[in-house]
Amino acid sequence: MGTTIRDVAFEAGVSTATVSRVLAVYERETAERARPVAEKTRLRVMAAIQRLGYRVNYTARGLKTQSTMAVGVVFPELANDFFMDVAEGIERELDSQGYTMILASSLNSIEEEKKRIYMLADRMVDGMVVIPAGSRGEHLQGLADTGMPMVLVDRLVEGAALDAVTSDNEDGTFRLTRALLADGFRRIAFVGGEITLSAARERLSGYGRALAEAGINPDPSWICLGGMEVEDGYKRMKTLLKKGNPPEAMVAVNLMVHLGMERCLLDMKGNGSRGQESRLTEPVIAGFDESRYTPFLPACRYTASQDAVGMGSRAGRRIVDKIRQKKSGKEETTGERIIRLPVTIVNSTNGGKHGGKSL
Amino acid sequence: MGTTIRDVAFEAGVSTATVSRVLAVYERETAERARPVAEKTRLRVMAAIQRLGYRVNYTARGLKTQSTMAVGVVFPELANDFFMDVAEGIERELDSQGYTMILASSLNSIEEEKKRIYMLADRMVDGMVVIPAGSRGEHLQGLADTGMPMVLVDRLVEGAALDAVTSDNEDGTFRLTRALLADGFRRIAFVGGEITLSAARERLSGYGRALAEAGINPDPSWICLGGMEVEDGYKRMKTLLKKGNPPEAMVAVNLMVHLGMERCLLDMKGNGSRGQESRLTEPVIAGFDESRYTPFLPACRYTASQDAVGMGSRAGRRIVDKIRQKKSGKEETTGERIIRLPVTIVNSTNGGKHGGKSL
DNA sequence: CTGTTAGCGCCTTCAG
DNA sequence: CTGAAGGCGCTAACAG
Repeated sequence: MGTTIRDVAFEAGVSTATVSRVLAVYERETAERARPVAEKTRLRVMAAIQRLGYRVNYTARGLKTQSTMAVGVVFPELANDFFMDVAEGIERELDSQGYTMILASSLNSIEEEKKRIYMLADRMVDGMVVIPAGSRGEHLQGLADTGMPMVLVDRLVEGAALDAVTSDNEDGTFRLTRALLADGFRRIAFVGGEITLSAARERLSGYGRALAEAGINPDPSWICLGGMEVEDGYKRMKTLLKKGNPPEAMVAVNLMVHLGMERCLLDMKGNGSRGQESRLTEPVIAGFDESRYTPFLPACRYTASQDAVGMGSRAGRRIVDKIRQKKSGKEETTGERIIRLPVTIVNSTNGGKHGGKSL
Repeated sequence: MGTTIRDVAFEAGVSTATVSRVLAVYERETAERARPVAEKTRLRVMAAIQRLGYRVNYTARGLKTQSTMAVGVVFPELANDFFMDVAEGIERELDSQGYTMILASSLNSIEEEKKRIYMLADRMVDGMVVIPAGSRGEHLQGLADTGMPMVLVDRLVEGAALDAVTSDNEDGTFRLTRALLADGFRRIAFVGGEITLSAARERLSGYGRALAEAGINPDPSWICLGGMEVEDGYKRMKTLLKKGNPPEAMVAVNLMVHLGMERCLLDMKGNGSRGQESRLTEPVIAGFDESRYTPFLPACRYTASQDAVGMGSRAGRRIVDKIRQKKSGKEETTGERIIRLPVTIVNSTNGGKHGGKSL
């Protein structure tokens, strides 16, 4: 294969051990415990490395050091704006710390998720960041129990006490709903949400609290649970509009559901004539998640913007910390630690992160 | 660490070599050359593996076999619908073949791209799939020359003769423009496009050919090159609208630019009153790329839909083929092979892939 | 059919 | 400050 440390040693007229030491000086992680090397030999070795174009073999190093400087990241799906913003945040953070991200998708299946985390463990990743596919986390906890550093993002799970970074979901829908109330709406529905997912539950709860605070007792039919995808939003919206006295406003559990709802509205007012106003009273939507597309969603009035990239870098920093702690032998802090990042409510009539103003 | 092959060997009362052979039977890649093992011992070993919860260590195996069963994927950015659809396609294909995807972002920088491909090489990935960040590919070719299997996606580059899978870009804008012509538009602009990127060049070319066919000589100011991002579309559109006699229709080089253009239109007609028609003659847009958001873009009339997931799985299959060929010693076919997938023109007035009809 | 024996490329005591 | 030697976990001849 490529040139090895032996080639370099030969070229520089030293032993492989010396080359290894020279290398150690250049790694942030090992620089402190690096043994001294005479400046003269160091230079000689460096020159040889240059000349031969030597590059370390991480596989070999990993086998020896039991550390691959890679962290596994498992997300429910890739084609999702929110997840990918999180991924960007993670990758940048990891990269700046000398770690590599290995990204895998669990295809929204808890079974696949299990396979993926084990597969990553087989590849000896030093740690793992996961957005759980479901609500149960025994398999995650199980792997963590073997000593694998792990941090969750976005969703919390039952059956596991793991570190996590997520948003203040409850507060998000609380403020979203309150904004709608302030605008004079009274008949406000909540659409979408897999009630097994913690984030969805929290969002429903915030909605409920805002209504309670306003002394409004929501009609049970206003709460249209089920699903986190585009089709789910579409279906729920359709059902809502068929009602005799439909809600005037609604809170969407996430961007996908929100999209489906808007799609439904579009179809309702006769396809093709998108510019033309219909006779129907147009409901107003306040949705979780903000993206560059929200300014184009006609019914959208408010969005709760999560700092996805920020969540990612937070998670990245956290996992690297845990890995370092583990390496340095400290058995680390006690129990789980959950970081909740605040969300920003955006009046998207004026744009949003991509052009609007915050409240 | 975890249990090793030695533990299993001891537990089953056999040698490590035998365990290794039993393992080989279960890998698709090695099953054929796997040496026979007596059914009785095989069962005994399997039982031991179960009992101990043994899992192979890919790092160790990789060091020995010079193959990690991982392929590196380098994309210009992660938070991009088109790229992520491609990634999904790649991952599924790789996974079904027993390979793991390692995804990295080049942050739209050719320098970063270079770092990333070498870093992946250091990790001994068996092959690489990249969407180039720029127009030059010496560094890619350089790595390929060392024997690293490589396939490009979406964009071709100068300075390299590599396999690639891309779309029929020229045909896409050709048909897009022709559809606009058929609708009676004559003053048609082309917006966006980093002329250094092959895909952008090809798209411009298709536009030109359609106009030529119709005997139209485009005003030079209709061709607004520069940039592939949202802001670029915004700026170009603004400039266009300021002209005395602006075009009635435009072709957008990609979804990002398209978005920026729509954004600009939105801002033009006085913010806040999105439902209300303006006095201004509304231009019509035909854009490359289709997504679940295009139905919401008011000016969008046609889109050229690329089969992003399909491109991904094609690329995945291709890279696995190349890897296998390399492993089996065959020095492979001659020169570069470029696969061009057809695009579908969608009348997005009626929805698109996410609800519309193809032409 | 199975065991023994060498390493893959690197790091790391332990001597010098 | 540097070299020699052993081994991380696994596979692949080569014997038996």
